[in-house]
Amino acid sequence: MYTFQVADDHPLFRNAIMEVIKHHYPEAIVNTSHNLEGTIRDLEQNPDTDLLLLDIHMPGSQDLFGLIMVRQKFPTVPVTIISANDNHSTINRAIGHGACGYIPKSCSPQDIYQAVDAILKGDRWVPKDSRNSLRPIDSEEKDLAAKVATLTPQQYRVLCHLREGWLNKQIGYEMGLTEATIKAHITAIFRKLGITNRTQTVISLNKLSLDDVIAN
Amino acid sequence: MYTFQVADDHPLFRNAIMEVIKHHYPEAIVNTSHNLEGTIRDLEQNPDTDLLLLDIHMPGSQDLFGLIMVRQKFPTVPVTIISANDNHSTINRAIGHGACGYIPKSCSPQDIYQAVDAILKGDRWVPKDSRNSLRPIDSEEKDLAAKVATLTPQQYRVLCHLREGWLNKQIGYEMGLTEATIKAHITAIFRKLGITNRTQTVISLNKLSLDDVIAN
DNA sequence: TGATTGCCTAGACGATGGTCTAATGGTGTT
DNA sequence: AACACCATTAGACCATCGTCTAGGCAATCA
Repeated sequence: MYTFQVADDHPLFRNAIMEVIKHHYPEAIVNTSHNLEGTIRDLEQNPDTDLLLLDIHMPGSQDLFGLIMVRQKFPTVPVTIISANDNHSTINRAIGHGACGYIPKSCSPQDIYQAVDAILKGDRWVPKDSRNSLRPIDSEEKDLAAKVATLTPQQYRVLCHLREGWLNKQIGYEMGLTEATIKAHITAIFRKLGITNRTQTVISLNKLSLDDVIAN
Repeated sequence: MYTFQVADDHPLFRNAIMEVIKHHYPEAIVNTSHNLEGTIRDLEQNPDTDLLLLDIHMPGSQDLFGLIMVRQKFPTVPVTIISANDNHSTINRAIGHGACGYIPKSCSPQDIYQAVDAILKGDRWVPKDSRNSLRPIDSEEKDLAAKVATLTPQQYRVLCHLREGWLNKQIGYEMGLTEATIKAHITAIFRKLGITNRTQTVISLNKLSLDDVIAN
């Protein structure tokens, strides 16, 4: 009996995935979440989850960050990315950062089942087109991901706001903390990432960003 | 008798292009440049240039910025991009920002001649694969490009250093100016781009960046 | 010639950023 | 229980940033 975690902030698609799972694994436990923090909470309570189906764009999980954080915290939980973006290079990078599968949202229910089934058996699954173009990712990108993965939850939250161009004062207000506290977090972030100011932080982290795709 | 401008910082490839041109247009005038400022100087002296062949990655011309600046300053000069990057979306965006052609560096001399010939006749030329996938680019991206195009040369130089994460002090030292002057330029840049601080500048301008491709 | 405009320059000053030091509280270890 | 460890919090202090004001200089125009 399998346990699944479906993490997607789009209710329609979340339900579609659940239908597929319930149909093929009627006795499965399916937990759902609609943002990164909820996903992490659920996984902490169900560390034996057999598969996480993770939307690559979710609140708190832009680009590759959600995948990186989840892989760091739960290295034994297989993850497959779900995304509207079916770009070769995006798929390659998701796999390079530890995803076991990549399911474009354009896939049919059959494809989705095949992907889930393959990954549960321990295989990898990506769309046919991309199967021959998987390569190791850039080591610099890998290093950066490893550094980001060492951030504490609070540091990560601050980082997200910093990346949006917010002032320390604004971040503090949003998070219910003093500006001084935000500054302390930011200093810690700089040290972990090996960076000296916020501008360079944005520059560096953009190396982990993906092509924008118009949502379906 | 045609006048060409070949702008590429890679001497080998610059020569290869010149060979093709000289072979098919023996009497043509071919000027060469290896950075954006030199290219602009040459075009100012030869405003009737019939075709600019512009490498997309050159000193002073990262991503789409060189194309944007040249199109703003010399709207009557046809430009074809030359690049190692043959990504569909990159090609689409280059055309969207006013290029008349896009020649991947993997093209044969025949292809290059065909492209040059087509553009001199007033046609557009992109690789076969991309001919059916050209679409208008995002209006937000277009707006941003229009704003960047209003920057003065000095403001643009400051912006390039800002985007690299430099401090005002460092930019001033590099450019032989006071920190106060750099600050003044930066305030002017913010106003033109409709932005309030340097972090947001980096965030915005990354929307004009392209996928990195490993150089050949 | 005088006036205007735009670009480049820079000083003064308040706002924001970033480091250092330090206290609190939770967790896990011996 | 005593201990070390670490995330979180925050104040003090200096560095950096960004705006406002203003002068110099070249090109354009009346």
